[in-house]
Amino acid sequence: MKRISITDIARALNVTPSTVSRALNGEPRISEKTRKAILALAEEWGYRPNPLAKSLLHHKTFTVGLIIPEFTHHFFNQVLSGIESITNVKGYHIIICTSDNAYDKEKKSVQTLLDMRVDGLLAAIGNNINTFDHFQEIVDIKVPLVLVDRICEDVETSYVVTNDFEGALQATEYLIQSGCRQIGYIKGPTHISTTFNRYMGYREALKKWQLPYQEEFVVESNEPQNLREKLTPLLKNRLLDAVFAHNDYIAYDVIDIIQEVGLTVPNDISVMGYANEPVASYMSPKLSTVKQPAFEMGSLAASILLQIVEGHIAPSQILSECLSTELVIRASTPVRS
Amino acid sequence: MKRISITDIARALNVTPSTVSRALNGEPRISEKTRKAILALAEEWGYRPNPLAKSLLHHKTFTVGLIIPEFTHHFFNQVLSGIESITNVKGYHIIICTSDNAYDKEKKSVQTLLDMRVDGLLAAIGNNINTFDHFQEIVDIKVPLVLVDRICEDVETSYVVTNDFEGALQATEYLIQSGCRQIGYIKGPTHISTTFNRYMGYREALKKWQLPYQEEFVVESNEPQNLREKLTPLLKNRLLDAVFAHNDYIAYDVIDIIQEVGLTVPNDISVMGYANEPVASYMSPKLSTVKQPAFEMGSLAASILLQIVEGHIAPSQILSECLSTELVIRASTPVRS
DNA sequence: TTGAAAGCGCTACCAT
DNA sequence: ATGGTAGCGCTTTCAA
Repeated sequence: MKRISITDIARALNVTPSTVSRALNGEPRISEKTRKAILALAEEWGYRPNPLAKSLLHHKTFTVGLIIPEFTHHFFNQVLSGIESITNVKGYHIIICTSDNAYDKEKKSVQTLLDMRVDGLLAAIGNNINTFDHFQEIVDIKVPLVLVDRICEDVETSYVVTNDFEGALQATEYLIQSGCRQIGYIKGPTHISTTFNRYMGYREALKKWQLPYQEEFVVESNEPQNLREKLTPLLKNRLLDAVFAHNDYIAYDVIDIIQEVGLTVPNDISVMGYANEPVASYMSPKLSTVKQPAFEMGSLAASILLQIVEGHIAPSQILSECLSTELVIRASTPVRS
Repeated sequence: MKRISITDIARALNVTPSTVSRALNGEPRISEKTRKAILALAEEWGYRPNPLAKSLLHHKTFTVGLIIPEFTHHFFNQVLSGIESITNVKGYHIIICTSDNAYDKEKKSVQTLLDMRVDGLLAAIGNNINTFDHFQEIVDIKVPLVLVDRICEDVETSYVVTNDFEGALQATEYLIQSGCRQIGYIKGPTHISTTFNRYMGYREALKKWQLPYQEEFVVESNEPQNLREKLTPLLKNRLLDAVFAHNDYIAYDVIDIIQEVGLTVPNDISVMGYANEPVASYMSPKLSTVKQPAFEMGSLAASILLQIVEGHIAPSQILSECLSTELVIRASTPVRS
C-alpha cells in the first residue's frame, strides 16, 4: 500500500514539491488559489507527512528512549505513566526497552536506542547493576539523559529521585513515636543508593531518639530463605516490637514469617513497608508505608529531559530533583500504649 | 555531536560511499584490502548505521506500535512483557501509546503510530470503546494488526484472546462442586466481548448442573456505589452462598461489602475472582481465581504480528488464537460439606 | 573491484 | 508566488 507523498501531489497539480511543502506548512508566500488546490488534494488523498524524511533532514526524531528493569513492579509503571503524560502532550514518542536487571541487556538497550537516534533517554537503572560505562557513553556523546530513582555517583547527569533518607527517617520516627523501641530493619539490594539512604534514615531516627543501634536487628534480604532464617530467631525470642522493611513486598514476606512464628500483626508487632505498592493496601492488615510520588517522578523526569532536548536548558547543566515522600499510616502500625 | 556517516568514511579513505556500504554489509566483491581499511576506520570512529535512512529507503522501520488502555493493570503489563520478549529477539522496537480508555485518545494514537510508519500494530482495545472505525482504517490500508483480549466482531483481523466462556464455566462449576447453590454474579463493563463471554459461561454452568438462573443474583458493576446497593440486600437476606466476580478487583470490593454486612469469607460465603491479578494472592483470604495466560497472549500476539510483517503469512489471512485459562484455587472457595 | 548516479520524502536556499 | 537544486544517510542499479 504505497503512501502518497508530496511529489505525488506536486505532479498531479503541475507544481513542484517545494510549493506543495510550502502550502502544507502554511507559508505565506503562496497564492490562495494553489494553496487551496494543494490542501484540498492532500485532504482528499489522505496525505500524511513522513516523519522519517523529516527526521533524516533535521536530525531530530521526536522520540525518547526509556529503559526500565521490568514491567511487573507497579512503581515503574507509575513512572512510565508519568512520563507518558508529558511526552504525549509535547508530541514525543516513547520507545521502550527492558533491562531485566541484567547489565548486558541494559547496555544493549542503550546502544539500540542511541542507534535509533532518540532525542533523549530516560532510564531507571537496574538493581544489581554496578557498572555504568554504558550510561557514561550517553553523557559523553552529549545525548540528553535523565536517570530516575537510583543515583550513580559516577555518571554526571540529571537525576530525579525521592528523598529516601528522609522517608525512612520519618517512617522510623513514626514507629518510635507509636511506642516501638526494638525496631528491626530489612535491607534492600546491596550497593544501591536507595538501599543505603533508607538504611541511613533508619539509623538517623534511632540516633535522634537515642535508641541504641543493634546490628543484629538488621537483616539482609538478598535471599528470601536468608531472610526467614535470620528473622525467625529474633521473632521467637521476642526481641522485636516492630520491623521496617526496605519495600512493601519484603514487608509482605515479613508478615508471613511473623505469622509462621505464631505472632500476629499488628497485635504483637508493627510492620512498616516502603513504596506504597498496591499490595500494601490489599493485604490485611493493611500496610503502613512510605508513599513515593512515582507518577510525579516520571513526569518531572520527562519534562526535564524535554527541556534539555528542546534547548531550554544548556545540555551541560545538571538539573536534579529530589522529591519528598509521604507517610501513609494504615493498620499495621498501631499506636501502642 | 555529529554522528559519523558512511560518506565521512568514504572521504577519508578516498573511496565512494557505495564501496563503504558494500564493505560494511559484507558484500563479497570487495578487495580484502579496502574492506579491512573500511572496517577498521568504522570501528575506530564508532560508526553506527542510521536506521532512519534505511527506513526511508526500504519502507520498513522495524518498529511495532502498541496501544493499551493504561499502565496500572497488571494484566496489560504482563501482555507488554510477553510482547517485548518476542520483539526484542526479532530486532523490532516498541512504540507505546495509551488510550486512557478514551475513544479520542485511542484514535489519535492509531493515527500517530500509522504516521510513524510502524511495520505493524498491536492493541488492547479500551473497555468503554464501542466505535472501531480507527481500527478498521488500519485494516483498510493493509497495515498488519493484531488485537488482544477483546474481540470486535466488526473488525476483521487477527486476534489473540482467552477462552472467557470456558474459564467462567469452569470457575462456576467449581463453586457448584464445592457445594454452593446460590451463586451471585457480578458483571463487567457493558458491551464487551469478555463481559458477555464470562457471563454466558456462568449461565452455562448453572444450566449444566440444573440450577435455576435467577436474574436478581446478577449485578452490574458499572458504578461501585451501585454494586454495594444491589449486593447488600442479597447478602443481608442470606440469599447467596457464593459470588463470582468479573475480575479480581471487583472480587476484592465484594469481600469488603460482605464484611460490612457482618459476614465472613470464606466461612459464610465463597468468592471467586477472575484474571489472577497480584491482588488475588495478597488479600486474605487469598482469592480463588481464573488465571489468564497474559504473558503468552502478548508473546503470541507479537509473534503472529511479526510473521505477517515479515511476509510469512499472507496479510489477508486471519490468524486468531484462543488460549485456555487455568483455575487457581485458594482460600476463598472452600469445599462445603 | 570500484565509481557514478538516482532516489527514498522532505525542506531550505537561491533564483526568477 | 513559484521553480530548481542540493542534501539528510543509505542502497542499488548500471557502467567501467
